[in-house]
Amino acid sequence: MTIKELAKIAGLNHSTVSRSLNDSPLISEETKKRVRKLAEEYNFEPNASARSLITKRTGTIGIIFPPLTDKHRSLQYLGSLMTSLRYAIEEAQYDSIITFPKNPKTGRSNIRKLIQQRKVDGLLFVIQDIDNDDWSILQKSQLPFVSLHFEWKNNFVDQINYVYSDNFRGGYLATRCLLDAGCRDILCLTEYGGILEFTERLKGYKAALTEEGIEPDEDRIFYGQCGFEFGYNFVKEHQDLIGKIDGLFAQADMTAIGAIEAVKEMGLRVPDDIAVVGYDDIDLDNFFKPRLTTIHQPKEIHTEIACRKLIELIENDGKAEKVQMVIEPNLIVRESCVI
Amino acid sequence: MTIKELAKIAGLNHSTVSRSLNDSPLISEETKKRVRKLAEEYNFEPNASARSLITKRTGTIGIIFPPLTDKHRSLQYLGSLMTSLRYAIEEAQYDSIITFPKNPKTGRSNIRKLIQQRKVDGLLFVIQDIDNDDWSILQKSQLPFVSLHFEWKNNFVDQINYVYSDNFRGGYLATRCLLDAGCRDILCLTEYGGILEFTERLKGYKAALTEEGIEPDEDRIFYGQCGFEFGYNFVKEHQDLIGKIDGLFAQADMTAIGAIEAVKEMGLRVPDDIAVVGYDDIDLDNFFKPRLTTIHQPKEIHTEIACRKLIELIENDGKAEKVQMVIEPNLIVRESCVI
DNA sequence: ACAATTTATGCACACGTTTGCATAGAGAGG
DNA sequence: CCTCTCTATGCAAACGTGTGCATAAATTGT
Repeated sequence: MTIKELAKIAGLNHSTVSRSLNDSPLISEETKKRVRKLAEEYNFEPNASARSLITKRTGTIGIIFPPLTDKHRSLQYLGSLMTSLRYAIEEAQYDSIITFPKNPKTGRSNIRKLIQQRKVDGLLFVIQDIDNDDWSILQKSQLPFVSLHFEWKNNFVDQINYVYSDNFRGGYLATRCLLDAGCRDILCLTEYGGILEFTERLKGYKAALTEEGIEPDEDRIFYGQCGFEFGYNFVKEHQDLIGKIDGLFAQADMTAIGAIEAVKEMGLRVPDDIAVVGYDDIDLDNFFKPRLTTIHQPKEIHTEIACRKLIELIENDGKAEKVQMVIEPNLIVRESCVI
Repeated sequence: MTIKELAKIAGLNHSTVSRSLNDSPLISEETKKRVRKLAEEYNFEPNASARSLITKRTGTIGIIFPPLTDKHRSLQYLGSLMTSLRYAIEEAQYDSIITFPKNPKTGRSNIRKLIQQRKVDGLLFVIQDIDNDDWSILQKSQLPFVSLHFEWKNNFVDQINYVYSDNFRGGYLATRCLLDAGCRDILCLTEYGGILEFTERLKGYKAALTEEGIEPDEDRIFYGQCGFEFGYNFVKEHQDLIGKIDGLFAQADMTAIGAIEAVKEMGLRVPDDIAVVGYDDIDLDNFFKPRLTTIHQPKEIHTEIACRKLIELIENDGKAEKVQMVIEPNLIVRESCVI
């Protein structure tokens, strides 16, 4: 069913039908009502391709989202982030086209396709960073976009819209909590790969120690892939070390939980022998014993702000105040580290 | 940059350029090469809307996917299912448009919009079931679609394509394992709401008991929301009962892990005092102590088959043999229940 | 050298919308 | 009664592709 067919049924020109359905003030209320009724009756819906060809709007938003795997530390966090993202976009009556940063077949960046072929109205990035090629495509396209969750460090970062949480502050708060609980020898489990998210937390960790007059010690920092496995195996393989320290900052809750599990198996007590603080505030923290003290990032707020801004940009032809927001995370004190 | 502009630069008619880029045999290799080079140089990419208007293909696949929340038992499972789904679709050079079953704003079904407005080439359902309205839309549209993961029970189920795993069999295998380990009084923790996925597992549980000559007892079946919390709290609140039984079948790994945690706190041993079997085979099973015996559903195979079939249907105009596959899950024996 | 065939390109229309402009009809003011 | 304004509708072009058909150019066969 096309608009022309519907027009024939209504005995009207298709342009009149088009205007009626788009509630143009040019059309009399009477015919509008009649047309709407017929459209309903015949189940007419306008073809999005044809419409976007002329309006220059597709009503779609491209989301660049990394693969989520069970092994990775961030499944819980990123999974619910994706859900709230989709919610916010559907709420605003847009459709989401989701792609990986790179096409698994061609290995090439997907954003060029999204912009030039699909003509998405805007982009939401939930990735570590983008390279210069992608940046130049973005810039040429003049398309509105927002980077969500990850902090980018490149030479154009001051020109873009972003919302992420303050990982330095989070690392600081976590370590501060351990210090306040009386710990003096604090281990840090972090992720390798130079990911800004983690290196910032590490800086916060060091800053808190320095503030307390404790010299940060590289031998107290360990790198791995931040899942349960890393925390568990690490403790198992470093039992001597674990016996000596009194605090542990794991930069992901699953790592913290893995570590605690192994510590318990060693016969040590948490938090009495070793206090532990994690990062992410996943649901499991509330139930796993001892309940995990952690850093909470208000992700619903992140996505809410990012989506609102993106849609404002889209609907004002790119004219809107920039959003460059670094959101303060907060410490949630439970049982694994009590001040 | 449009194809006409590129044609002007090349000194050719736009139709020649179009054919060149689509590798038509009508065009000489020489001009093809020249056109491709220019397209590369000027960064030309064809407008998907315009193309689909004429070809009747949008190159998009609609995915109907439920919200994922941290609280829900299926985050681990469905999160990685979504990832492998996206992989398979991008591999086949399609784009994914992902929506919830119902629009959170309008409350109306999204599939009509996907079909009639977006003109997706096919649909992938990862939802419990669809209602009659949606079914009638689907049927009228003649659009190819596959239902993945969830078993549907409605009066048209024999006409559709589906791939899901045999939950009856999984429930049977899990219970069989407990029986073989010597258990005689086996508790079952399942999900409320009449979700087929769980009721089938429950049937399998009962069938295994009956086979062994044990009368299934409704007082041994408990309903809740299958996350860590349910398992943990259940055990805490039913300590007398837990003292009496010798086996536990939790229909989700997180529930099993929660239950084990509480059982350990009671001072009982797993599997010596109570053997436990879960469902899903999430990564954590390998590390949480005791390592969890569980049921594995080969989800990569599910998605692979479903996507392949959908794309075959799309590319053969709906003409392809139906796929109606119920995949056998398998038991993975670890430490929490040993035969 | 000429007709027949093959090869390569151009022309024009189609897809289903939206929208600027023209126009017919109704009503108002003189 | 005539002109002017206003309202409601129709007409036609446009968006950027793909494709059937016509045709010009090149090649082949005699």
